[in-house]
Amino acid sequence: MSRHARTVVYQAGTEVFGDETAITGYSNVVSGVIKLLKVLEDGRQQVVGLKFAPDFMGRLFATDNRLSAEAASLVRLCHVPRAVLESLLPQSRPLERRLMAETLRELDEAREWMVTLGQKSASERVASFLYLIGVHLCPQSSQAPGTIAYELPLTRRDIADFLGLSIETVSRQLTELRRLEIIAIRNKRQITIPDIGRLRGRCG
Amino acid sequence: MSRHARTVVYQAGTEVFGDETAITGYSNVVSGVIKLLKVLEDGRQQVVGLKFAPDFMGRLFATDNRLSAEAASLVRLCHVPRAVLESLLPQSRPLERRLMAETLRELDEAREWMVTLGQKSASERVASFLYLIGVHLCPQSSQAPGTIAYELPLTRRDIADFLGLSIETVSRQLTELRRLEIIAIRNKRQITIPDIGRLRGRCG
DNA sequence: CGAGACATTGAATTGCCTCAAGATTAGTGG
DNA sequence: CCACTAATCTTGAGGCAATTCAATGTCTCG
Repeated sequence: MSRHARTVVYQAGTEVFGDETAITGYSNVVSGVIKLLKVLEDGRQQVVGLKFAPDFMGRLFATDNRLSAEAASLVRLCHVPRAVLESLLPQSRPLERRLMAETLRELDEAREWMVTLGQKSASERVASFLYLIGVHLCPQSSQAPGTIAYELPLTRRDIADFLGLSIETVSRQLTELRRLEIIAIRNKRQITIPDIGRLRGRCG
Repeated sequence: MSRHARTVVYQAGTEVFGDETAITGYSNVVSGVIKLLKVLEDGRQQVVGLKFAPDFMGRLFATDNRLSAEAASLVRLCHVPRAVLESLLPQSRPLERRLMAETLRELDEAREWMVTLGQKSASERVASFLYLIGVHLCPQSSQAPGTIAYELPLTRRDIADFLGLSIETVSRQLTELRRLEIIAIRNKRQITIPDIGRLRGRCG
């Protein structure tokens, strides 16, 4: 498989693939963050998922994409053409299992986020978002309960579209979390979380 | 496989399986509607999916459920013990594919609903819900644009928990749709939709 | 017929949004 | 190095959609 794999780079803000376009292949995220989004006819848009390294992107047995994908930050992908992966599939049970496991994980994440969108307040949503990013960008945070820090891979607009809130509400909630010293922010994007447990406690 | 399958019946409101319990097997919905739900510690709950006949329920390679399931109406299930299906899997490529396809469909539905929860107004959500139920309970509605009618399988509370709204808001929006003669309601549960296209137009 | 669950309606409140004005940051060219 | 601009973000004021609280209405079933 690796013989046919190619590394592809996307600048922040560029489209990786469009809704209802043909599926060209399958990719692994090597670095950076990709947002998956769905848009309504009138322009409202919802970020329905985020992809971090080393997530897998693709869709077996389908020919068309059901959503669009955009690089949130600078992204490097390892891309395999559709035909290659599909020709390998019949021979490789483990590969098929890995794809199934990845899909189930995506489903879990989507449903988890449905709870956030349907039930949580603005402040709980923003806390849940910061926690989610922390878990993905600082995997060690799950065990060691110390300080973590990261650079936000999303703009305020992206965050708002992910959380189903307005930009202004996101900004106000971030300010409030900073006032409470649950987070610190430098240069809009640099987030420090001194106590991940305290943040977790505000996720609802 | 059919040798080991058993039909199981659940009364409306009873639990089919609980969150974080062991997976006992796999089932097909024969009739009725099942709601999948996630609850927060403080009791808020979100319906994260609905299962109609002939949907499949189960989770490969996992030992525990990640959510709970409850019969919304009287439900009949065709249940296969875990060990049976998993022993059949290595022999049956088509079965494995069917499970993968079902999981991908669930993922699509979840993401579609994220858009509803994140972006739509109360009136659009209620319209989207009535449309969704119509499509599932009256499959012919997709082609023929005539009148459709069905019995709502969910209580107002269930609907509210699915839509991320309060019961009262759901009720008010139903009343408004009735006033506009987009739907008719008899006995709280009997819904008639004279023109599914008009309803579709209010889904956002 | 009466009790209890479920649903509707109304009135008041509130959380988030919209609109509008500044502040901050990054990038550009003199 | 320092304006200058454009983009992004923050903050404030006011409005509105959805919630909460409370009361009334409707259906089901003993």
